[in-house]
Amino acid sequence: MPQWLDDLNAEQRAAVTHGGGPLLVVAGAGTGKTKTLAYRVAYLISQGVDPGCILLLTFTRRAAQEMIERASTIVARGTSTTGRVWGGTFHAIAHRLLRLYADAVGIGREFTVLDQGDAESLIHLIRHEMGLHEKEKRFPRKGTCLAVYSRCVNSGEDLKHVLERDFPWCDEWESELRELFRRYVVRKQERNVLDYDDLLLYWMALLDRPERAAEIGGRFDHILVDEYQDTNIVQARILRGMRTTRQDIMVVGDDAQSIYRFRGATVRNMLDFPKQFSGATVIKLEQNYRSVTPILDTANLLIAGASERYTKDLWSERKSDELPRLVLCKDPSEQDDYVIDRVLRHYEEGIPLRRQAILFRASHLSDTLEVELVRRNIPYHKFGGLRFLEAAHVKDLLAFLRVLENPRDELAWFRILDLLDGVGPTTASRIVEHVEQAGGDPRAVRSFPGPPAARVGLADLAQVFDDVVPMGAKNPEAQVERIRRFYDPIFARTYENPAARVRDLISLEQIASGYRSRQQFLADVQLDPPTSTSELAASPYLDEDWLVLSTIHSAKGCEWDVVYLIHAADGFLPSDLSTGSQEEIEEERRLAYVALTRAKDHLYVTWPLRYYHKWYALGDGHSYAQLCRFFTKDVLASVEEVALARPEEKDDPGSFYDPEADIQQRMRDMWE
DNA sequence: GAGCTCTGAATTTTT
DNA sequence: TTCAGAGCTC
Repeated sequence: MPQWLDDLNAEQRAAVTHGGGPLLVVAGAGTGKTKTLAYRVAYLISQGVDPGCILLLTFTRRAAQEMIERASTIVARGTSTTGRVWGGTFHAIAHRLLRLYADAVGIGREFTVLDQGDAESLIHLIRHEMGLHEKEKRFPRKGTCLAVYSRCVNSGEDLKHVLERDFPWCDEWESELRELFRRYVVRKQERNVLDYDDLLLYWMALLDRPERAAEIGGRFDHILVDEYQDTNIVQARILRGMRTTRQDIMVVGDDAQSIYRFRGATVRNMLDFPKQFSGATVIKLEQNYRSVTPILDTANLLIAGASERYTKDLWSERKSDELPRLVLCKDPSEQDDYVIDRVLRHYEEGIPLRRQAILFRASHLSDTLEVELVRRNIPYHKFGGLRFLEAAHVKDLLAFLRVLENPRDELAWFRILDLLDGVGPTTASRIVEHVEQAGGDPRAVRSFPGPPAARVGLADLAQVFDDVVPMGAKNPEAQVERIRRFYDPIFARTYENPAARVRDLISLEQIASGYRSRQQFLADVQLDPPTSTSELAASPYLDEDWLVLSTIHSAKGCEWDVVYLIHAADGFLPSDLSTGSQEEIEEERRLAYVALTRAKDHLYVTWPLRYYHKWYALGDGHSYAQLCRFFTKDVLASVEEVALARPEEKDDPGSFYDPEADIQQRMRDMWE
């Protein structure tokens, strides 16, 4: 037995050295889940398993890379063979396999991927073609349509059922939606494009035939899956399909941290694992190495209120006298001041900014805070919310590469052609058709008999293709460079502040320089985009250290010395949009739990009493909030309450005002 | 048919 | 505030 196994506790070691057959590891927050997976990889390799026959499925590419790197330092054999491990997200692995097996499912090898925005645009296009936008009653918006579609395919449920339960306001459009989705699927096939869901669906379809399932599954001796509580039915079926000949599969998850129901994730996958893989061993990890006891107590109390619970409470040996603080602020601006003040104090005490994180439910909830951070010249990095890939200029640039890769990708074409003067939707459609008839060579735009106003633009565009097409599928950096020479001037007059955005283009070119294959570059950028760097309010001296701002979703799997959960007011956490059903509320509770359990040493939960409304002002333009409902009496008993604002300051009950809560607060205040 | 301007509506989480 | 869509003008 390798000596490094001594680094593990008994349960972790049992998981790492598990002999064969299916294994479910129920791992609470901070119990060394990542460590266990990394050691498992290292252990398998040390036992002679070929690294190229290990499949490690994680939630982000970064998570996979970190585990593999960690494994490689453990094995430390001089030669790093761990790089051959197949690691990545379900989507990225699906992409890789589909490049190999595209023929088997009838898709062209040069397929391109539609991100969510593209998928919505395609829905929008078809919706127009069907005349649905002309109906007297408003048809669901494109984003809603795609959400319904995605929900259906990811849950394997019928449209009717999904509409009734999750989208009741769209119920009356069932037949139109069905037709829309039918055309959407046909259109994607005609255009040789796959959306995110298709990557999983085609992977699943690939495993339909037993002999193919045996071959593809047979590539991997061992399959390891992280964050199993956030997988959906399709992903579970894929795993079963991948394990028809061997049963070596290890899944790790925590049902208390399932927060992706909106994407079809279901904890049933975890609960049913022993049924789906007979003879499964179950190991529980319950010792938390991350948080100090008071933080864990509060988190345990909060999750104890859940209506359904499967794992036991976590325990920790890390003592502390400091209770988590629940801070009532007068308004969001006081909340910002308080949080920044604390951040700086901890910084003075020696905790770097990057060991501190500010968490929130929705991306926009950090807006005012960001303004304040910029004003005070405090560097930060924001995770979640609007990302790199969603920025219009980034998508523009990628559209060129997509067209080169797959000339049938009409959405990419429309994006490019829309940039040209004198070209609108109609001309764009004709150009796409023209190129297709000319055999799909993008250079054919030159011979398109366009309107005079579009001549110059089209000629310049043709010149780009003349230069880039001969480069083939290699050297994406040079291709990006050539495209930028064409695109930069257009970009400069299209966008308000090109200076802020040009950094994105530069970093895109830099990222491209790390790739030899255009296809791989596109796939990585599209399936696991880097977080935006443009929000970085960097000062040259503090560049290596920055404060972390993150949505709770994006904070999954991370930990910090100090965590600030802001806007812990009902309506924001839980979000008003997610309180329709008990299941949704329960997921919001788990979200709160995830936020609290990110903290190692210090935890602050803040909420503003008063919110100002910038538009469609209610009454005098502000309203009063209530504390997040998950902080019940029991939970409050475990924290230190700090009131910067006094409830007496309320001068107007406002629309969110709850008289009962106010009276309780006053009763407590009488004795302070 | 392109492109501008005005109006009205809505506003989570992400691969 | 921002975005999508309708309607108007060149």
